[in-house]
Amino acid sequence: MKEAKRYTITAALPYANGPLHLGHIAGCYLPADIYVRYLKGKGEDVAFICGSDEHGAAITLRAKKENTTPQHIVDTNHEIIKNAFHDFGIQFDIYHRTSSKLHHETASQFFKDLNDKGSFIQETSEQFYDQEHEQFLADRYVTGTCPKCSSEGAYGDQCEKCGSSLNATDLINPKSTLSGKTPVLKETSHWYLPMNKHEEWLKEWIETGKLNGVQQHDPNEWRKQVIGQCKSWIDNGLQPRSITRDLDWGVQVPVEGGEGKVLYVWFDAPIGYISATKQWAADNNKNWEDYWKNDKTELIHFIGKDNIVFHGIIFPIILKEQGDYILPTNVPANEFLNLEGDKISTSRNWAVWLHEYLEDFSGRQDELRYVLTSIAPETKDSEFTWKDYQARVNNELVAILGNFINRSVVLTHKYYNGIVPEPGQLNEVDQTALTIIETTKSKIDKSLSEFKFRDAQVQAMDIARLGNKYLADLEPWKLIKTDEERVKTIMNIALQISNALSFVFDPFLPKTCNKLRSILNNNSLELKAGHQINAAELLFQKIEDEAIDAQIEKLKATTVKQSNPKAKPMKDEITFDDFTKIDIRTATILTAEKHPDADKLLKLTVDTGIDVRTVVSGIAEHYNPEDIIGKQVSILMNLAPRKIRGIESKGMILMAENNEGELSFVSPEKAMANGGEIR
RNA sequence: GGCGAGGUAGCUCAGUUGGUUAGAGCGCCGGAUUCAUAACCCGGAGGUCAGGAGUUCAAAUCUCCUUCUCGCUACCA
Repeated sequence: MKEAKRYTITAALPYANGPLHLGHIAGCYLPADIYVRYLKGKGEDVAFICGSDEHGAAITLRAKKENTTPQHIVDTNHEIIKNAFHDFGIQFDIYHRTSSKLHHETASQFFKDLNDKGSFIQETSEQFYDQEHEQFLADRYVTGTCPKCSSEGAYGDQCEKCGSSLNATDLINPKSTLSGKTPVLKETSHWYLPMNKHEEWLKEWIETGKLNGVQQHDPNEWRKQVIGQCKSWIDNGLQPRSITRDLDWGVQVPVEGGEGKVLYVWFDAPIGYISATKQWAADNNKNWEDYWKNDKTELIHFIGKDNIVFHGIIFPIILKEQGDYILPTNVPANEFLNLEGDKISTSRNWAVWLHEYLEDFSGRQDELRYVLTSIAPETKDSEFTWKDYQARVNNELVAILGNFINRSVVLTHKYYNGIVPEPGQLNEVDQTALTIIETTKSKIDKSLSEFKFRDAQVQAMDIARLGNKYLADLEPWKLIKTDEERVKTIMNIALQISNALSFVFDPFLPKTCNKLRSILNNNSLELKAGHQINAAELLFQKIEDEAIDAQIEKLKATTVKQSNPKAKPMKDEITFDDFTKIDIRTATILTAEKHPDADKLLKLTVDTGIDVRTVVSGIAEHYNPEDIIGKQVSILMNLAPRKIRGIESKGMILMAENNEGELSFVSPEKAMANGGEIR
């Protein structure tokens, strides 16, 4: 392993299209911040890099909807996010943005360099094109019926209702969001990163940590899920991946034929780490290349699990292909944080937003930091509940840590007017306490270096537990009546423990530690006898039931009025005219068989009253073919025909779905003539 | 369907290369105490380590099967 001279620590660039929630913080930014504070506490040379990811079709689309400019959207969100980070105590060395001139220049040059080297391939494909607006439509600009969950209003890259990622050409009944018209397919040319060419070295690098035979990192230090997912991708064979898009908001493709095209997020966003580093270096009289091109530098990416492939495969390819850059020595990805028994969902507003927490619990950022670290999803998905938050704050921060500090400081004022007493001869108990502090400190150090933040924090709290036990065992408040000299030693040790706490908790609870150091009136690892400390002040306040109930209430407010809380929100209003375009009829299933090349599909022939046609339907997991022959169902007649796994399907059988994803036919309650309209 | 990660006490989670009686914190019950924010301290109850089979002197740990959760991926209503 290399000996690190400096560290480049990145945290995933938040998308400037909305605020941050607790899942983002627990999964990425908080562990990154703790790690950085830990390194800086050791005097290491660290660049902590983050910034807003401000490009992409979602932002232009939203700008259009809100009748404003993309720049305005990203300016607003950039400020909100940046401020929330700052208020929460996430201390980036720079929080940059990808809409900056420097980033555009950097990303552009990067692309040019790789293009000159022949690192890309160019391919022509068919994309949707809006004839009225005379432009290609990014995936995000096409909406239609989701082919997976059949909800309308799905975007060309993703359906927000069911969360599946899509290709625009998969959408049923696609519509341009610019003109509202049906787009046409037209040829366009794009640049691709041929990831397939990089399989060999990637595999070795992921599995052994070696690059060109040189050990770069120890794979045993990488989290299982990171290596697992990367290997899974590599073993399944990598495909060329498009790195440009037809769009006008982003970094222009800087080579011939690039007009009207921008770099896609895969390429654009991670280079944002580099351009941010450049800006930081310029502002601080540093050389940015030391942080990206020097093999004595450790590059570490903090991300959530949705970003693993991106940082474990795609970005390393780009970096290696460029030639001078180092590869990450670790990608400590976290799993997901659930909330009150359910997945966090922005569209359902099932989330605790950071900026709202900071308003509702003003001055209590360390309480949240502590709880989120306690339940950090380091090895598996974990869960945040408000009751648990309250319990951890009250039973651990208040009762163990805050209480120990308070009783030590109060006793010091009571017995010695706030002056640290001179210790006498230390006996075994005192020595043991001091020794345990030292060994615990090194354990914490080790855990942090291995990205085990939850573990490290527990050990830090153990020092406070030790302090409480030390006082309880030795009972200075009794001894003061019989052995004043001994009490001086005891109180000195108690204050030494307090002082140690102000340092071991620093990466986790920075604000509290500042307060503690100011109470102790000391900013040194050593706390000398004769030193005057300040008046006692409570480090934490209890969280009352009312505050917690209010949060739970707030969270559930959006769903409480619905008989089915999981039901999707109503779609946008349509006119009767819109409705009459849809032709739904009663039809009877004549034949049904399993689709030969698919698990979930049945191939049906149905009598629609006006014809007999083939329909492919994804119901194989819910109905046996032989059971549904003769069944009367509802069919969407005038849906554009589409080949589904090799068989042309004309129309769509309508199904009702429950929360568990079970499907049921929508059938007339008594036999009706085939071809009868449903309206 | 393929692949990956998981399933350990009521809750949140640890369990190194298989090795005595499976751990911690919180919660619960009991005790002790009063310097301290009814806090702290001590003790106790509570687990068929998802289920089954196998390898072994020995399995939470290794192998296989089943099952459930999450993610990626693939044909999808």
